[in-house]
Amino acid sequence: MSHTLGVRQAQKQRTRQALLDAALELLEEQSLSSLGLREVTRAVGVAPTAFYRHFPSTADLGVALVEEALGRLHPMIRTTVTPDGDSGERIARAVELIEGHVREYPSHVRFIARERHGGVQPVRAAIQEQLGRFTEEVRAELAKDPQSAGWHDDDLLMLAGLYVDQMLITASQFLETLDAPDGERRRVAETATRRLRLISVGRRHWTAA
Amino acid sequence: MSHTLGVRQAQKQRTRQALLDAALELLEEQSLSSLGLREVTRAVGVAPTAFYRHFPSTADLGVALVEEALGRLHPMIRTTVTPDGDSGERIARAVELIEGHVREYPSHVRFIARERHGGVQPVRAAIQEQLGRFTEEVRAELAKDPQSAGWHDDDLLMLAGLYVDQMLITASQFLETLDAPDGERRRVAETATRRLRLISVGRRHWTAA
DNA sequence: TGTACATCAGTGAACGCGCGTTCACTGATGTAC
DNA sequence: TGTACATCAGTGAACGCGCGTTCACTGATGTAC
Repeated sequence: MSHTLGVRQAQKQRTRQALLDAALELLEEQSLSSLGLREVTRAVGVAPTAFYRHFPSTADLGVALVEEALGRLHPMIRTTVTPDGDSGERIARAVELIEGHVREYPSHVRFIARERHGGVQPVRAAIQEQLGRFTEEVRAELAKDPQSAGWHDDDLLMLAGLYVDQMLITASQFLETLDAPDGERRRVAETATRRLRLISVGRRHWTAA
Repeated sequence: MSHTLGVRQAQKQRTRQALLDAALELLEEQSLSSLGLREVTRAVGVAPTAFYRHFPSTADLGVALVEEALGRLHPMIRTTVTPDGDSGERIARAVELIEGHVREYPSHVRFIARERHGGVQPVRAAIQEQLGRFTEEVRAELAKDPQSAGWHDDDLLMLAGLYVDQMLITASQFLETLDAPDGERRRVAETATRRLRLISVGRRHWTAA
């Protein structure tokens, strides 16, 4: 696989990435449904018409951003739920992992939180699809846990969905503390930890109906 | 208080409400940050300039919509969490109440889900403020429950937040089933019920740290 | 009850502006021989 | 290695259009006497 891209292809990729980066930054302060193609190309420094060489519309760019934001997150999701260490350790690890991810990719997290219920249907669909895959992966990981012995598959899926939703909620709460004093961030981490602990207690005492 | 509005005031109120209604409908398929003032006035059938007699900008109209969507929901929230009947009954009642509300006010629910993380800061702030009040009210209601004996106030607030977030998640899931076959709606109700049941189990076995 | 004046919700023309999209183009890169 | 042609990412002018905002206005409603 030593297939090097030609100069032309490489340059095209670079422009495409510049468009994605510029759009993501502009989306810090507006929704995709109000993002203009000319805004994006202006920010990159190319002609408006260059946009069409990469995306048919801003909606398609949005779908590409979903891929960028969530596509590479699957391995991390697995690790988060993997049944290593005791419950308290796992919870602490998960919360730290979420906090770290929000610190590293705040714009991606904001974009997903914003467009999950946003005004652009194909983007909502793309996000929903990725989150559905996350949920399925978490379910598969939970199934390996000896604690899940005797659980119905429905209940595992319910629990997996609960975890995925909590991850998103926690991420979006961390997002709001990025420009806030450390105390607020610790409070969010603390509350997220307690929520997961309560879910964990419920899980331990769950009895299949 | 038999203070009747003058004809002029009454007419103004009617136009204002027509603007709100038209905006809400337009927001079914786009975000507030892309909603145009002219779109709204066109839908109502008044001149664009009439908009300014009621709102300085679409952002302010958005804040008014938050008030309309969430302001009158406080009594209902209380009822949902009130400790009457056994746990199973309370959960069933809560899920039905949410489903009924989504059926009755789908546009309001969509608006809140969409703009909670949307691109218009004052609207986000207004939603956050209302949800914060909900959480506090749920906490107060939970505190009355004998089951909460010995609970730290922090933990009650954590639990209240968990409930409020679950309500929103469940509402937005019901929203997606409005045009779907009944089976999907029942599946959402079923999963929401199980989630609440798991939280309820966790609550029952919770031990203050 | 009638009159004279004040208020103000809604009007309509006008403005400058940025939008998305089309089109024919250019010139560097790629390819065939 | 060199040449002749094909490809195609990015250009720049042009278009028609709807936008938010301003302004002076109108005429029904409200108020004072």
